[in-house]
Parts: sequence; structure tokens; C-alpha cells
Amino acid sequence: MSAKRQQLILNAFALFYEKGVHAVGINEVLAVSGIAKKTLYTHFASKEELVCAVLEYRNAAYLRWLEQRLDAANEGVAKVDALFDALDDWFHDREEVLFPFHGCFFMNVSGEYGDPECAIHQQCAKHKVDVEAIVLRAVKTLDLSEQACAELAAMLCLLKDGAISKARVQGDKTAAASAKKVARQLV
Amino acid sequence: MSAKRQQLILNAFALFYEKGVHAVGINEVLAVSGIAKKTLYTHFASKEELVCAVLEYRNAAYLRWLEQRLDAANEGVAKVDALFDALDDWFHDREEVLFPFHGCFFMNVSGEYGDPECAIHQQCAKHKVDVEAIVLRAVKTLDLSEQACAELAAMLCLLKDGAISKARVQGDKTAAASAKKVARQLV
DNA sequence: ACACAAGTAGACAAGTCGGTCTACTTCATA
DNA sequence: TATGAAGTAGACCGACTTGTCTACTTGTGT
Repeated sequence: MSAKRQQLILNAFALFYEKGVHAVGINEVLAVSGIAKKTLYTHFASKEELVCAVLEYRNAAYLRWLEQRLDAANEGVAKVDALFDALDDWFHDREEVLFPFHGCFFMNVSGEYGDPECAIHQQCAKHKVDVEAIVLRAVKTLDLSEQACAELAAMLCLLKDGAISKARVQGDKTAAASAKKVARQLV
Repeated sequence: MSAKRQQLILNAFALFYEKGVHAVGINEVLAVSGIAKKTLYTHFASKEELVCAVLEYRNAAYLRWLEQRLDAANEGVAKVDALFDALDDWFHDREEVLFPFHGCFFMNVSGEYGDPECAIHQQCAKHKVDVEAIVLRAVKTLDLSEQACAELAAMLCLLKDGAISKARVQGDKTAAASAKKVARQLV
């Protein structure tokens, strides 16, 4: 049944996100989920495969959330504001779908899997590309050239990740507001 | 002898930085260092204490490097350029003292130690405060009000950490140059 | 009604983890 | 010269790791 699989992914994500992947054992995931070990290993060949599935899940959930937030905003500069307002809500745990804030899951995981060639690290890199694509789409509603849009999107992502990192490491939840100020100056 | 201690810290840092703290066991550190386990435990009460010492070492080395790079630049906007030029050299492994680039060690480690109350996480937060203080000192050579200096320093740090994160996760070593462009627009 | 897939609990294997300890060797200095 | 600190190698401990496997139970579709 796919329900068990989904449950495992969800519980694994919550634990991995809070404590780090290496710090959480399979047994802990199973205990929290109330699922037998054999069931896990019928759905996933290894812990690494579970980690990949978790990354995939989080990527989809995060993109869906971000897309929705940006779509809801008016076209033009309001899209830029919407990006950082969304971050602000995330940092302040006002978005249940994203789970309690512990920074960017993909930054955290790629820190644990040093080798840039490995599948896990590359999934993290892909997430950042996906996010930038969504930001780019929003930015294209501004009255700018193709090239200017691409550059602006890249810069906004730079600010976004800086803010996420600051909110995570220093616990400074106002980082989104600061980044918003900078973004305003840029557009 | 303090030489063994220093050797342990150095080798441990190289391994932790490359592979992550949880992914590296005490035994691996010892094997690489050619040092007996007992010696390690005469210098450090536990692995956690070793991790703390490693964080302390890296913080000092990084601050020294950054301070020197910023001091060497002319006063004024050149200081801002110097910051991102320094990052660019780091990303491209042109700074041996910083070891091969694997992102910000403190971001990586704080991702592995989720609890923001624990000593390790707080040491990571302190590093970011220390860095911002150095950036602030450099920014103060610009002709700006106290408040404007503080805000600019915070924004530059946001950009800096965004660039580090991008260079790390996506392997995009040009991130420093992009961040420099944004910074130029801000000053 | 019955077969079969999917679930359960949990013992077990093989290995690694952090950490302790014994027994021995250097080596500097009082 | 003798003592004690600091080093060595590595056996050992208990706990934990991922992953396999057995034996049993549940539930659904034909």
C-alpha cells in the first residue's frame, strides 16, 4: 500500500529535518511511524533510497507552496514582495505544510553529503535550480528584458538563501524582512 | 604536548569539513593523524569537545584571513569589492589556509546539530556575528551614517552567505562575482 | 472460500560508534 | 640517574547502525 510509504516519508522527513540525516537511525523512523522494519525495506532498498524519496517529497511540497504564494500576488514588483513575505511566514512557522522551520533542508543535507557527485547532493542542487525557475517566472511579470529578468531572479535567490541561512544559524527570523529591503533597492 | 593536539584539530577539521561531522568517526581521525586513541582522549574529553575545538580553530583561521584581506584593500567602496574578491578566491581554492572549498563549515555543522540551544550550534552562530563585525569595520570606512553602515554590513553578509550556499550546493563558483554585482548596486 | 499480497513483531547478523583500559616506550628534566 | 608526563598499539566494552529473515496476522479480490 502506498499509504505506508507516504507515512514513512513524512515521518522520516520530520526527523531528518529536525535532527539531520546521519543523526536519525532507521529504527527511530520506524518507532515514530509505528511501522515494521520489513515494510520499510519492501518500499525502499536502503536508507539512502529513503533519503532520496524524502528529498523528492520535500522538493515537490516546497515548490508547490512557493508557486502558490507567488501566483497569488499581483504582477510586477508585488511578486518580489510576495517572495520575501512568504519566507517571513516560513521563518515564523506560519506555514504548517513546511513543518517547523529548521533552515533549508537541501542546504542541510548537502552539508552532510560532501561528495558533489553523489545522487543526494545532486538532488539538492536540482532543488535550487527548480526554485530559481519559479522565481524567474514571477520576475518575468516585471517590465524588464529577458536578460535583466534572469539576473534579477538569480540575485533574489542569492538574497533568499542568505536570509534562510541567517534565520537558521543565528535564529534571526527577521532576516526575510532585511532581504526584502535589499530586494526593493534592486528593482 | 600541544603539537599533537593541534595536529588532531587540523586533521579532524579537514575530514569534518569534507565529509560532515557525523560521517567521520574518531577512528578515522586517528588513522589519518597517526595518533593513538588514548592521546586524543587525554586532550579532549569527548568527540563533542574535539568538534568544539575544531570550530574554534576554524573560526580563528577564517577571521584572520578575512580581516587581512579587508585590511589590505583601500578604504571606501574598495573594501566591498575586496570582500567578494576574497570569496571568489576562496571558492576557486586559491586560499590554501582555508582548505579546499566545501561551503561554510559553520552552516554545514549547524545543519547537523539541529538544537539551537546546544553549544555547537551556538558556536556556529557566534562565527556569523564575528564575521559581520569584521565586515562592519570595513564598511565604516565608507562615508555613511552609523546606522547606514550597520545596515549595509548586514546586507553584505546576507549576500555573502547566499553566495557561499550557492557555490556549495550548486557548485557555482561564479556566485561571488554575482554577489559583487548586487553589492555594487547597493553602495 | 481461498489465495496472495502486505502488513506485524522482533530476533539476528555483521559491522561501526564513542570511549576505557592495559602494557609498553620515549624523553625531558630535577 | 631516576621519575613522571606523554606518547604508542590495540584489545575490549556496550550501545547502536543498517539490513535480513522467520513466523505470524490481516485484508482484499476473484
